[in-house]
Amino acid sequence: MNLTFRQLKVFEAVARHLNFTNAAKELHLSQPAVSMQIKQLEEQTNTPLIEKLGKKLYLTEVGLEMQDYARSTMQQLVDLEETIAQMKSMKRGHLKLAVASTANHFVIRLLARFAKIYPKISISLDVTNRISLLDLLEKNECDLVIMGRPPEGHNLQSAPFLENPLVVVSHPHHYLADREQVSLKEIASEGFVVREQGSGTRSAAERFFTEHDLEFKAKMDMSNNRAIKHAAEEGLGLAIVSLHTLELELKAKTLKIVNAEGFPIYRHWYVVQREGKRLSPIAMVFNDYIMQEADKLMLDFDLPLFKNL
Amino acid sequence: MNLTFRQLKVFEAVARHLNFTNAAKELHLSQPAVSMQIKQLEEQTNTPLIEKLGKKLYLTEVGLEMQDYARSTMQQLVDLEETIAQMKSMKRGHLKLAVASTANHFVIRLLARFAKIYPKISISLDVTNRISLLDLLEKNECDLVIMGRPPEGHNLQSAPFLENPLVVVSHPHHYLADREQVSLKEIASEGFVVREQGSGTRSAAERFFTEHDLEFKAKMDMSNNRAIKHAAEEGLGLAIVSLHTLELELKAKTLKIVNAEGFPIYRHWYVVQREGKRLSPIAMVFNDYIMQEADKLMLDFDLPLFKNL
DNA sequence: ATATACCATAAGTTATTCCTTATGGTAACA
DNA sequence: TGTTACCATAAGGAATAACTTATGGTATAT
Repeated sequence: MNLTFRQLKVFEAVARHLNFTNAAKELHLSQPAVSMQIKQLEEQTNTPLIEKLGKKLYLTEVGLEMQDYARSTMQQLVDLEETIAQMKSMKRGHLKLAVASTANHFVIRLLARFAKIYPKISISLDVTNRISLLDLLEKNECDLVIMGRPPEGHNLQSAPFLENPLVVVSHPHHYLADREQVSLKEIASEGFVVREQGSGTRSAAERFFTEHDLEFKAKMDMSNNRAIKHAAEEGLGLAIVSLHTLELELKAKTLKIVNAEGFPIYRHWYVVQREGKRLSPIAMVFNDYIMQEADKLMLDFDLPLFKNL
Repeated sequence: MNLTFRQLKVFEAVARHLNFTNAAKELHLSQPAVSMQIKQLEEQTNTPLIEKLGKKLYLTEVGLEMQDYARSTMQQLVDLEETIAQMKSMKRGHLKLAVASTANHFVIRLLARFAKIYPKISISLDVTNRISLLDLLEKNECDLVIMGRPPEGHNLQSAPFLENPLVVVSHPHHYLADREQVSLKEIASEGFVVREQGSGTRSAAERFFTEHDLEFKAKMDMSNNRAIKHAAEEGLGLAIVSLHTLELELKAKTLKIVNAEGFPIYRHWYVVQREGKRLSPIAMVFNDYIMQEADKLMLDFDLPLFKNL
C-alpha cells in the first residue's frame, strides 16, 4: 500500500463534504481530479471507501477508518510544522552545554540570565574535566563547550569571549595577604598548591614564571579546583586560580588575593565547538549572547575589579 | 510543507543507519537517490535534519523530531493496513442490523449463533417498527433490515429467507383451544385482537379472510405485538400472530395455538437492503448466512412443526 | 601521502503523477 | 418526462518525481 498525502488530503475533503464537487471547489480542482484521487486511494486499499446511494455519499466502514487516519496524519503534520517553527524561533528547543568545572560557577550565572530571555528552552549542562569535554565534542554530544584555551589539533573551533584573570590567593592570615605589593621574586619563593600536569591554569602559571626566569615551586598538586582552594584556605600554600571561581571564598573571607607583581595573569575563557558543526538556532544565539554580553554581565558579579579590566 | 511518504521512508532508514550508503542498500537504491530524498526533505522543512561531522552523521534536533514523526506516521500506516485487512477477513468490523419488533425474538437467536462464528465482529441491532425500518434504510444507517414483506417503491432489494407461519392463538381455556380442528367459519365468527391498520400481519389476515369470503372482525387493535399476545392471554379475544414470537408463551402455556382450518398462513421474513447498496463484507456474510441457514436453525427452536414445514 | 569510505552534485532518462476538458450515465425532483 | 445535480470515464498533455551513472570533494586512517 503506497498512499500519498495528496490522496489523503483529497479524501479528507470528500469525507467531510460527502460531495465530490464541493470538495473539488475547496481544493481548487476540477471534479474529475477528485474522482481520480479517490479512485486511486480505493485501488491502493483495494476496498471501497465511499459508497454512493442515490444522490448521497456515504463512507464505508473502511472509509471511516481512512478518515480517522487521514485526519490524524494531517494533524500530526501540522504539529510537526508547529514544532519545527517553534524550534526555529527558539520558543522551543534544547541547548546542550558542557563546561570545565572551573568555569561552572560563573557559567551558571550566565545561563540563569540567558534562560530568563528564552524561558521555553531547556538546557542541559555537563560539568566535567578537559578530557571529557573534548570527548563530548568529539562524539557530538553537546552543542558548545566552555573551557580555557582548547588544545590544538582536535578539529575544534574556538573563540575567546571573556578574560580569565588568574590571581594568587592565600590564607587570610598569610604573611603576604595584607601587603600592598608583593614582588614576583617573593611570590616565587613560596610553595604552591596547583592542579595536575596538563591543567590549563597550571601551565599558564608555569609559563608565566619561566618567562620571568623564575622557578615555579609546586608543593602539592590536586586534580580539583575546589580542593586547591581548600588547601590554600588551610594554609598549605599559595594557589593560583581563576578569579571567577573565588566569589564565595572572598565573600566569606576564607581566602585573600595576594597583590602579587604581574598578576593577575590574563588568560581567556573560550566557547568551543567542533569544526564544521552547524549550530542549532538556539546554540547560535547562546554563542552570540555570551560573546557580546559576558563582559558586561561579569560586572554584576561580586568580584574585585582590576584596573585594566 | 509538502512531504511525501517516500521522503519519510528514506529519511527513517538514514536516521536508523546514520549512513546514506547503507540506507541505500536497504532500500535497494543508489546512494545519490537517498541523498536527493534527504535533500528534498530538508528543503521542505527548510532546516537541516542531518549533519555530517567528519565521517559520522548525526541527527539535528529537528532531525530527531522528524524521525519521531516518520516512525509514528509509518506505524500508523501499518496499523491502518492491519485494520483494513482485519475488516476484510471479518476479524473485525461492525454489522448494523434493524429488525421489526415482531422478528426480534428469533433474530436474536440467529444472531447469537452468528456471533459465535465471528466473535470479533461487533453488532448493533435496532428493534423498531416498519416505518422506522424504512427510514433507517433510507438514511443508510443500517446494513440490513429483517422484516415482513417490504412495501414496493422504496428502492429496496429484498429476499425472503424464512417462512413465517401465522397462527391463531387463544387463552388456554378458550373453548376452541383444545379442539382438534376448528372450521374457518367458526374462527371467523370470533372477535380478534389485531395490530393497527397497515401492519403486515393484519393485512395478511384480512386478505386471507377476504379470499375465503369471510369477514374479519377486529375487536380491538393495538400497535404492539406483545400487547396483542397479552390481550389474548387475558381472554380478550383470539389473535393472529407469527409463530416465531410465541416460543415463550407456548412454553409457559399462557397461550394455545388453535387448530384453525387453513392455518398457519404462510408469509415470509425478508432480508432487506437499499437498492444499490454495496454490503460490507460482514454484512454480505450475514446475508448469506441467514439465507442458507435460517431454515435449519429454526428447527432447533422449541416451536411446533406443522406438517408442511 | 595515499588509499579508503562516504556524501554531494550533475546530467540525462523514464515513468508517473496530476490535472485539464469533454462527455456520458444515473438518481432525484418537479 | 424533462431537468438538474452529480459522479465516472476517456483522452491528452504538462510537470515533475525518481532513478540511474559518472564524477567530484572531503575526512579518516594507514
